Amino acid sequence: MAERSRRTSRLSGDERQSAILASAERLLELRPLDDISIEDIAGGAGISRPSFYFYYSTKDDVLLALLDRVIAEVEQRVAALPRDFATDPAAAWRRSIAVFVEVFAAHRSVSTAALAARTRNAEVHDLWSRSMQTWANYSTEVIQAERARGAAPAGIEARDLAVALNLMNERVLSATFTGEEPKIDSGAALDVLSGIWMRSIYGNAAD
Amino acid sequence: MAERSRRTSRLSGDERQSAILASAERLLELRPLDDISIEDIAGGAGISRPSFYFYYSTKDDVLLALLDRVIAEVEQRVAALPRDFATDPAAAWRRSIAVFVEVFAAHRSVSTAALAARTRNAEVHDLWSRSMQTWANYSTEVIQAERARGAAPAGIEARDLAVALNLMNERVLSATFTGEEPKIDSGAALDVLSGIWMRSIYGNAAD
DNA sequence: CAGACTATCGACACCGTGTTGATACATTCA
DNA sequence: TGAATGTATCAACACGGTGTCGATAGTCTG
Repeated sequence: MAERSRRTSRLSGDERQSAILASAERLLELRPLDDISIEDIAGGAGISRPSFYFYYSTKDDVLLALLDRVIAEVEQRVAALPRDFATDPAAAWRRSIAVFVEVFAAHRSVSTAALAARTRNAEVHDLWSRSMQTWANYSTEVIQAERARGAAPAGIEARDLAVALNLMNERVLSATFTGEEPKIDSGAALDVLSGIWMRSIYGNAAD
Repeated sequence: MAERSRRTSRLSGDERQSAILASAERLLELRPLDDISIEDIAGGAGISRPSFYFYYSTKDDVLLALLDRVIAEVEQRVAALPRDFATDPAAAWRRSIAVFVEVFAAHRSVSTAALAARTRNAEVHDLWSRSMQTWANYSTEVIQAERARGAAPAGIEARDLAVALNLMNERVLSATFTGEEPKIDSGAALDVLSGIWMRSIYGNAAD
C-alpha cells in the first residue's frame, strides 16, 4: 500500500504529457472538443487544471499533438504506396484510396475533431492542409504519369482534378463517419469513390 | 434635429430584428462567428446586450435566421431549373452546377459561417443538410432520367453518385472561397467541377 | 388616463480560460 | 548530508463572454 501510493505519486514529465494526450483522445471518442473543458482533460490525466498549462498552453495544442501522429502516419503510408498503375490501374487506385479511408477511419475521432477545429485554429488548419497536399501531390503525379503513358486522356488540368477528387474523399468520409445526411453508406463508400476516380481520370468527356 | 432624435428612438420590434440580422451579417463579412460577441451584434443593431436576448436566444439562432433565407433561395432556384438535358446535357449540367456556385458565392459569409457552425449546432446542421438534400435529390432524379433514356451508363448507384458529387462541390467551393490549400482557383472551379460531373455520370469505367 | 403589452437595460451569477506566486519533490554535487 | 537548482503542482485570483432577473420606460387600446 505504501508502495502503491509511492508508485502513483509524481509521474515524470513525459509520462504526464502522454497521460494528457491519452485523456484527450479518450474524451474525444465520447464528445466533440467544444464540449470538453481543460479541466476534464487535466482530471483525466490525474492533475489539476493549472498543472495542465505546464504541458500545453491550449486545448487546441493537445489536438495538434494528436493530429501530428496521424499526419506522420499518412506521410509514411503515402510514401510506401506501390506505384504499379500500369498493370491494373483500377486495383492500384482502389488500394490508394483505401489507405486514405483507413487512416481516416483509424483516427476517426481525431480527424473529425481536427476538421471541426480547423476553421478557428490556423495551426490545425495548416497541419491538416499539409496532409491533404501530400495526397494531392501523390495523386497529381500518378495522373500525369498515366497521361504520359497514354492510358488517361487530358482535358482537366491534372492538379485541379487531383485536388477536387481528394477534397471529395475528405468530405464524403467525414459525412460517412459522422453520420450526417446526405451521406454514403460506410460499406459502399470505397466503391463509390473509386468508381468516380476511375471515370474522371480515365473516362472521356464523351456523351 | 428634434425630428431626427424622435425618429431614431424606439424602432419597432420587426425593425430591430432586421437590424440585428443586418448587424450580424455585416460582422460576418469581417470575421468568423467565434470572434463576434453578442455584445458586438447588439451594439451594431443599436441596443444593449441584454436587449439582444429579447429577440434571439443565442448567436447561432441569428445565424440560423440568416441561413434560412439562403435555403429558401436554394429551393426556389432548384425548382426553377430547366430540365432540358436531352438536347445538350453538358450545358444543362453546367447551368445547374453554376446555380450552386452562385448561391454559395452570393452568400459566401453566411455559408462558410454555417459550415463552421454545423459541427457544434444541430439546428444549423439540419438546415444545411436540408439544402444539400435538395441538391442531391435533384441530381439523383436527373441521373436516373439520363440512364432511363440510355444516355448515361449504370455502374454506380445513382443516389450515391449524386451525393458524392454534391459533397465534392460543397467542399471544393468552400476551399476556393476561404482560400485554404489545397484549393482550386476561383475561375477554374466551375469548369473542373462540371468536367468531373460529366465524366462520372456519362463516362464508362473503361480500361 | 388605466391597464396591458412591448421594449430596454443595469446589475448579478456563472462558467471556462489563463496567470501568478507560493510550495513541494527530485537531483546533483560540494 | 544538505545547500542549490531545476521540475512539477496547485490554490487563488483576474478576466471575458454568456445568460437571467427585475425594475423601468415607452406604446397602444378601450
